Amino acid sequence: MSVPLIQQWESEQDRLRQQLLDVDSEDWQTRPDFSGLERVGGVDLSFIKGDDVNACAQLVVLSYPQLEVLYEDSQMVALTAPYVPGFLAFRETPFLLEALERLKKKQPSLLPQVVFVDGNGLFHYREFGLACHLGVLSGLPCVGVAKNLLQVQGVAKDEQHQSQINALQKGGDSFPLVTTSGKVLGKALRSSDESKKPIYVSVGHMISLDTAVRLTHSCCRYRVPEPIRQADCRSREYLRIRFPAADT
DNA sequence: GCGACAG
DNA sequence: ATCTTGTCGC
Repeated sequence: MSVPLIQQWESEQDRLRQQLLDVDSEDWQTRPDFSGLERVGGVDLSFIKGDDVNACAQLVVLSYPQLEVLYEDSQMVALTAPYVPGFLAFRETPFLLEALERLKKKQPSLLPQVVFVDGNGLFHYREFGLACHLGVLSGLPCVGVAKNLLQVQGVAKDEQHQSQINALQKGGDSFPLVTTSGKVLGKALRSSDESKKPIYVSVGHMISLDTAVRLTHSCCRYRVPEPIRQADCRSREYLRIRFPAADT
């Protein structure tokens, strides 16, 4: 990747980070049962096997706490930016924002009160991952959920990390992801009693880490929070039907 | 040179 | 992200 572009992206992350809010700013967030929360969103992008340009951008809105799909939007898009570790937002955010705009225009009453994002938030090399990026640009509370650990600022998947994972007894148990400087950038969460491998939760925007973890756990029927899982399943289904086997 | 590398 | 079957257990 060209160095100038990376530097431009870095400064853009620095600029947007100044607008990030990492505290609970909504009333429902501080209530024990999240009463007042009625709609949770999920976004994701799915690709066709040998094509890293064309993808299906997906937005779903589920009811809370029932977690039933209220809204679904699948849209084929052509990505322009390449995937560069640490800069995922520049590749995906534009299309996720477009999906939110379509919803706002067609059915504003269904806008989600919080959006689950497939990727990290503050748990990021420069503390500004995809979930933060989408949060700041959309003005919506966002939670970052990564399925794999990103090795950030001293946080590594060593035997120490593995033993902490083994110590997670049941769904809801978690441990902090602490930086070399002692800063907590996220938490590893055992999302259900059945799943051994944790998910990595971090603040995206307009929510505190503890609330993000508690909310995430309350949205998990399986390992991945339902909003993200539905967005993933439905975008794949969309591609499966529209772009069948590319064999002979 | 070696290992890491969200999606 | 995607490439991919079976297997074990409730």
